[in-house]
This record gives sequence, C-alpha cells and structure tokens, in this order.
Amino acid sequence: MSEMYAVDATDRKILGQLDEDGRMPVAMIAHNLGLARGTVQARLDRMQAADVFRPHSSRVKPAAFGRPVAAMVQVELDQHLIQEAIGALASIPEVLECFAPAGDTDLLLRVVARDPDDLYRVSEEIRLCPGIMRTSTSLFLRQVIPYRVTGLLAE
Amino acid sequence: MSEMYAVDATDRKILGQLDEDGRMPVAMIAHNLGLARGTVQARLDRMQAADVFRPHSSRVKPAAFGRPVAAMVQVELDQHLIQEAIGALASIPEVLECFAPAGDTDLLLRVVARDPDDLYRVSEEIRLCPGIMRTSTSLFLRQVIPYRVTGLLAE
DNA sequence: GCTTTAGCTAGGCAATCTGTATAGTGGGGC
DNA sequence: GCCCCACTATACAGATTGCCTAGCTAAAGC
Repeated sequence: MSEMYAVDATDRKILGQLDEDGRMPVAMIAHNLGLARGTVQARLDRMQAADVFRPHSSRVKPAAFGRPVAAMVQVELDQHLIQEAIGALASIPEVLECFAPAGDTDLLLRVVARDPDDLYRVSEEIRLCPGIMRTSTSLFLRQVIPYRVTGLLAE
Repeated sequence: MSEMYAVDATDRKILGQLDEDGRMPVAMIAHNLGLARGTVQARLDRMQAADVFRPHSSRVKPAAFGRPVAAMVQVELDQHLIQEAIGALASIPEVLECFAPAGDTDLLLRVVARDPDDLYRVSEEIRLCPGIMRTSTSLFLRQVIPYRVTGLLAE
C-alpha cells in the first residue's frame, strides 16, 4: 500500500471551513483563516491531486437513495475464488463497501436496502456470487453515530 | 425516523456529473444533461436543504489524516448506561461511526488508527467509556471495495 | 371543464469568483 | 552563504454564481 499524502494543520483548517459551508469561496476561506487566496487554492489543488477525496457522491446519504435499511454481511468464501467473488460483489449496487478482516470471516460487507424484504433480496444476490460459501447478515437497527471525520479535523 | 427526501433520476444524473468532476460548473452540468441551468441550480439547492449530504469532510479518506489502520469494534454494554456510553464514544475522534445491530453485540464501532499500536490505544479508550463491559476488535487487513454509492446513482 | 400549483425553459444582469501569472519574502536544509 | 519551497500580495480577463422575470407544460384538485 503506497503512502498517502497526509493533510497538515492548514489543510485541516481549510477542510473545516468547507465543512461549515461546502460552497464557501476560496477567497472567503483564505480570509477566515488569515491566509492568502493562492495558498488555499494551492492546498485544495494539491489535496485533489493527491487523491485525498472520495467521489463527490459519497457525501450522499444512502437513505436519500431510498435505502434506509443498513446491514453488515459476513461472508465465508472459497479461498480459490476470492477475485471472482469480489468482482461479483462489486457489481451489486447495494454493496457499499467491503473489508477483509483478520479472523474467522473472510469478507465483511456493508450493504443497504429499501426495506427488510429488499435486504433479503440483496443477501440472496450476495449468496449467489461465485465462491460465496456462507453468509451471516446482521441488521443495523440504528446508526447511533453517523459517519464523521470531524474529530480528526480538529486535532 | 423521519422520511428523507428521495433523490430522483434527474438528481442522480446531476450527482453523476459532479462525480466526474466535483468542480464542474452548474451551467456545464445543465448542458451535459440537456437541462436548464436554473433547474440544476434548484435541484442542488433542494438537495442541500433536504439534508441529503453529509459534511464535506466525510469525503476525506481517513488515511489522509494519517489513520491508515481500520478496524471494527464490537461492544457489549450495560444497558442502563447506553446514553452515557454513546456520549463518551462520540468524543473519541477515531470512532468514525457507530451502529446498533440486531443480535448479540450491542454496538458496532468503526474505528481508525495510526498503526496497530495506536489501535490498541484507541481500543483502550473505548474500554474505558462508561457502560462498556466487553469489546472485541477485529482488524481490517484491507479495504477490498472502497466506499461508493456509484451503483445507486446509475439505477 | 377549469383553475391552481409545481417544475422546467430561456434569457438577462450585476457582482463575484476562478484560473493564472508575477514578484517579493522568509525559513529550512545543505 | 545559497538554494528551494511555501506563502504573500497583487493583477487581470473570463467564467460563474445568485437572482430575477416570463412563458410553457403537466399533473392535481374542485
């Protein structure tokens, strides 16, 4: 895994400003932070180029796509078919994310669905992927702390 | 949980354009989609107002904050102290997200850290939160499918 | 059938913002 | 001491935004 560009204190302050208003003009950010406009602009460009950001759409809450139901699916798979499994899973829109954890389960999927019934359909689709041997789905009753990086921003 | 504004096909197309270029001007989006500028502007404003978006900073990959290590922490807690526990957990920057799953575990935390050693420190902090009785941490060796909503966009 | 409402188109305007470039400054590394 | 890099300060043209008007269409309500 390649080393990723690490944002510094100034970058974090800039990002903090954008958090307050995602459309805040560069000049305003610079003014609020006591920086020159060029500096802010250069920082933003650098972060962009350094692949610090996820796609814009990742900001959209899944619920806004009509997928208010979230769940975690643990997958046990045939070790010979890992790549095939991942490829197939990646083609399921409701699979938002996939991790390979250390330990008993081979893959951990973050999935969403329209409703509990739809979740069943999605888990069926997952089960049908090549190499998938067993799955175990656990429904998320609630998102207690919504995704945030704010704390890391403040440091 | 209140019903959330659901993005429609047009909204999704607009978001798709922004995915290709997060700084694409509104006029360009409109042109690409064969819409009037005013329409695109109105849609974006509406989505903004409808709280469809997460904070801007949520786009920043945790690795860029110097937290390349990710893990999941299962928490079992004293049911009388749920609120206290959540409050304390929320004040830990490395806890990016927290779910309440149906089943044996009470809370599922998504955490990041600087390195394995730092992860230990974070899990210590979690253990020290009020109401936390037992924790079980599983390290993510790899993020096989990075977070994305692209599939839902395309529908 | 008629009216109302909501959303879209098309156009225009002023103020603002961006992209880009230049020159000068200060600190850090060698 | 010298070089390099990041930041400041400033400038300018062109593009973009925010806001507004007016007309059109389709769906909904009465």
